[in-house]
Amino acid sequence: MNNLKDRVTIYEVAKASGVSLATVSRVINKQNNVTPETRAKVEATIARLGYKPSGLAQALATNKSTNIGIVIPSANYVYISNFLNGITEVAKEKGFTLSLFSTSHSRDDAINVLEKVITSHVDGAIIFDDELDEEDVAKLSSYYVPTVVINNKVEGERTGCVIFGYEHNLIHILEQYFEKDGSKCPIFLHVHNCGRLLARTEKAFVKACNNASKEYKIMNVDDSYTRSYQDFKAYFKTHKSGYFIAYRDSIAAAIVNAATDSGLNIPEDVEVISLIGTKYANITRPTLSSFNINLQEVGKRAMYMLIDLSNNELMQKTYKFESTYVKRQSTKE
Amino acid sequence: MNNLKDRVTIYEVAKASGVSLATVSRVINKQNNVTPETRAKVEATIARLGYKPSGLAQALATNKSTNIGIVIPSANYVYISNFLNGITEVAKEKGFTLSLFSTSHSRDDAINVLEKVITSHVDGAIIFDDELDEEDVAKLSSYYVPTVVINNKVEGERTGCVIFGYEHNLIHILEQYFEKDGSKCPIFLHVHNCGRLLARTEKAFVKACNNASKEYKIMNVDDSYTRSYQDFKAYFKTHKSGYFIAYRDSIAAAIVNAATDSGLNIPEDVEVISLIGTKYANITRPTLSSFNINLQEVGKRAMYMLIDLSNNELMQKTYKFESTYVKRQSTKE
DNA sequence: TTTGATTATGAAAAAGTTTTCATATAAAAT
DNA sequence: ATTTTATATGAAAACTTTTTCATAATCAAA
Repeated sequence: MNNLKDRVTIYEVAKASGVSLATVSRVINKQNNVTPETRAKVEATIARLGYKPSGLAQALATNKSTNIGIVIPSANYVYISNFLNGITEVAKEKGFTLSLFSTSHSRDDAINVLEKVITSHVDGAIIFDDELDEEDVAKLSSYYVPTVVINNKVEGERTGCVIFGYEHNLIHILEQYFEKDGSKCPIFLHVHNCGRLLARTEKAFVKACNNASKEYKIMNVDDSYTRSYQDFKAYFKTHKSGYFIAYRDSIAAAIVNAATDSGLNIPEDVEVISLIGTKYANITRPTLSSFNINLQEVGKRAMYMLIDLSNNELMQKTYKFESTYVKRQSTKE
Repeated sequence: MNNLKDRVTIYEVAKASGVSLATVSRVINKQNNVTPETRAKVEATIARLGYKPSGLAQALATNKSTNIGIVIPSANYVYISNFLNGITEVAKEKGFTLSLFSTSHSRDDAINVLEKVITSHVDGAIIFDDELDEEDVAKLSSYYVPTVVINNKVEGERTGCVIFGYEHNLIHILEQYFEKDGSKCPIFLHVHNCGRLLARTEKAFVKACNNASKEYKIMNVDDSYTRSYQDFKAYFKTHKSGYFIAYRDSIAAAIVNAATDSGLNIPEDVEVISLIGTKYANITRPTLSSFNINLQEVGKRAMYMLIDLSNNELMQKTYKFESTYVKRQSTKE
């Protein structure tokens, strides 16, 4: 693990160029007050010796790491990938480096990760993880690390958040469904431990059904395509219809495939909506009606907010992304 | 950007505990030679002041950052997500932090990223990016950063690699196809700029066809589902069959959907194999026969190799992951 | 009780930068 | 020619740790 050994340092550059540390530092950082000749001379030795400044030492000396910590449950979700993609894009644009922390959906891990974020000396953090709550974020903030939180309304010093608008739209869609048809039982698919967003949406679902005095069902499903497919194959032996609200495309896909394979028609017998639509909503047959949020944009926004926050220039401390409903083939409307 | 301001340092802990820096350092690092009383006293002040050591300063002092740089083209691919997932898993297990660098498929960016990796003071790097070649890796290595490269055979100091075995299996599958049926024209879908793996596989494809004296086609396709779907809808107006080798599930899905929507039967008229099978191969209808490599395992293996490399204990410098062929509904065999 | 070995502690140097302040040089103004 | 101003440079402190070496304190052995 001794990768730094023998690294060429600013001392050697200074010595080899016959100038002082300060001068070398000035040319590295493209500052004024160094004659073209000196600059050229130093740059030549830098090139000759292959000198690269130590980011560590720079960060220590300047109190700035240009490094941002990203906390996610796992890289292994399409929407997290999109989110990361947005983040990397502006990170590159603005010259930040990213430190990736994953919590593996465990509260203990999440707390550990927070410690790591603090010791990591990041200039800021973006948290997209349901294990962490407002109090945890406050702790991070108490260590002077500006933080933006995704999918959780937080307030406080050095803190911003972006939240998702699903409830309103879901209620609207359900109202519309109840009004125009409403013949099938609305069924919300509850995935164990799937976090705040699903919980909030579930509440909205219940509310909409209650408002319309409609019977509804909450069904527990496994968060995997294969398992859900099997479960729904079994389910459709005895049930011949349903208006399903599914968390992810993969679950929605399990339903449409199981329904089709059970000889049911979509959307006549079975309707399905995926809450978190990704590009795969287009690939299944029939295609999946879904709520969409552009997670890449969310990532970009989060970065911009964080940068503003760091500069004490964040005006709007909470930013809401409304989901859009895309009707495809798995619903009538 | 001044998050470090007012951070409590080891000085303050030492002063408040009435001991020296060295002693505080010893208790932080759980070393011996400090009496239980002193240790308790120091730990108490650490807790009271909320002191967290600066990872930056530690890294500078010890020459170890416990930080590993990950270079990828973009987070936005399923197989990269899986790969990242494997990496984060062992990173957590072994106490490493990850720095994520994405090259956006650009050679210029990739070179920049390499510079950043060098200045970032990582303890090692894992490169999964086709823009970078052996020479670039050698440069990284010349800065004493141990590196493992994915999907490219490299040799040299402080370097390991894991490579993918597709060619052999593809050739085998094609031989089998030619022997048993071979009625449809084999068509390889070439995606512009899609890197080494595709290029190698294409060569293998051509070789297999030539060996069997079979006519074949190379077709250019767009690397997006929607675009490819349209293109294949058009294609199937005039062509009524084909034995397709597609790079990704999304392209394979575009073919099966377009074929189905054009009234063609799968696998009777059209057969499709996806080279990089993901969980989505199961979701399309018909399901996609595919070559699979467990990218999560690749990520884990890469990390283990890197750790061994850092400790000068890497015995096997190149590690090969053979793909497995999973026959599903989009092919006869 | 003295010697020797062991353990606990601290002072100071080191890691690789930036930055402040002072000084030396050059250029401009009188 | 002299003073003022601006520019270029360097010495040294700072950033926060770890680590080496020396010293002080404790304990066991003689």
